[in-house]
Amino acid sequence: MCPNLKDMESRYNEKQVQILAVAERLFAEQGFSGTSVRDIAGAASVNVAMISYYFGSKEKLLEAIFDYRISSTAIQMEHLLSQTQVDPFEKIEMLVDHYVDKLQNNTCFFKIMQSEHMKGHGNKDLDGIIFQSKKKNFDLISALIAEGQKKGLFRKNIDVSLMVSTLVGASNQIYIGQEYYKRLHELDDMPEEKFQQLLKKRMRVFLKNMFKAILTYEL
Amino acid sequence: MCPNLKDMESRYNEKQVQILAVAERLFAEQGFSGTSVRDIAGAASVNVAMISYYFGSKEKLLEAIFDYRISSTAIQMEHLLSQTQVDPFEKIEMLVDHYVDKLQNNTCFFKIMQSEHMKGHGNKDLDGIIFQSKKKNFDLISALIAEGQKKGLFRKNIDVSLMVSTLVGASNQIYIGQEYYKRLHELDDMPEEKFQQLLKKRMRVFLKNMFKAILTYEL
DNA sequence: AATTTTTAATTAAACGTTTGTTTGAAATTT
DNA sequence: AAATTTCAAACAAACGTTTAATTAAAAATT
Repeated sequence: MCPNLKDMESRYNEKQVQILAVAERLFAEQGFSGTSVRDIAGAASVNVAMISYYFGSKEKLLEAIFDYRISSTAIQMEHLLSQTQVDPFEKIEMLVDHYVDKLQNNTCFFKIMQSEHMKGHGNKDLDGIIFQSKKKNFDLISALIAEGQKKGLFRKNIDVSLMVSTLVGASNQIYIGQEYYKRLHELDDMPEEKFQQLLKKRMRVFLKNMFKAILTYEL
Repeated sequence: MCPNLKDMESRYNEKQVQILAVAERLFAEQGFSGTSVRDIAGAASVNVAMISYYFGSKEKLLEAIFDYRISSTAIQMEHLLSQTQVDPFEKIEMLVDHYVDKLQNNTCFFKIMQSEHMKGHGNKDLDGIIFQSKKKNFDLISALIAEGQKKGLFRKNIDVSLMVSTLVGASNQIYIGQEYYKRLHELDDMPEEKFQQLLKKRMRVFLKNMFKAILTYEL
């Protein structure tokens, strides 16, 4: 369901990709500590020793997942927001669409990211990678907000950190809790694909309206 | 830092409380699977066997934490929103204040809850407890929204699920990522207590404005 | 083109730790 | 005297990682 193998084929060979993809899914489902290297090896149909052989250790396997996933998204974001001809409101919409897409296509990785984020003071390398990623997003969105403010479209005194946390936190919470959404709205009978479309559409509308409201609402 | 022992003293004896409090902190910091019963026993200064003796198993220890924490918050929420003389806008503010307080005083438990929430299909008992809690909150807030709509204060077509997820997700994300907030805003030198006050205040203002905006903004 | 040499991939088995839990005796409280 | 609490020790199972032997692939030499 979760891992989009294609994205990983550039750097790693077939077996490595299989390991990475399976590990990503299992780490998301069971947590890092809750997943054994034998679980991964079994699900990926490779020998246990191959994980050490290819990635050095379980820890470094996690880092390999992070390393790739993060670097691939940073570029897209930058490209997205650097288009000077698009007006700030439209950029906000693009931002939301892009984030929701990413979330839907990389649910497993987002879960892992959230987990590692919560643990904190664990792997120092990962903390560095995550902070750097957050900083970049913060700077890009700060620039976008500033642009909107200069053009008199957005209100003053916007706390960008809180705004980004809201986008990330709200989206993740909705998406991670989609089973609850189903049950609360009695949508269990709906085909999975239809439901995904519905959820995505509603999330987009909701988040876009929310940000427009936050950015223009006067106290 | 995290566990407020007092709340637990009613049901459990001194040693049990110590175990529960320590376990809550360690589960939050390292995850459930990442924490061993020996870690807990060591940090709580009791023998390893005491955990099985008192709680049956590591799994049931987690359930004991959940069982208490959830039942204690549900009542407060109900009491908070049932006051009929308070107007809907004010109730939203009370809701936000209450949630931010809870989050600050029970950070560890919220982290654990988020972790277990993400894993999904794990412990069936826990899944049931969590869903029941979410359902209750959903119903209470739905009633509040309906009341505001009836009085013509809130706009129509509000997706309460998405709204609740936004409150929970955004708050958690901000609070869990407070170290990033510090670093991004260069507030590392500020005394911890001052920073906590600052963050809490900003969160409250931000969330209140956000919900007012969401609830009144017309497309 | 065939053969040898070198490198890489794969394996089952074993390594020493750590895991959650249980035991049965000793200490403490009731 | 009876019931509860505490403890060091032991349990098998699972953990991440390494080893040394074997197979497969690639490169080099004849």
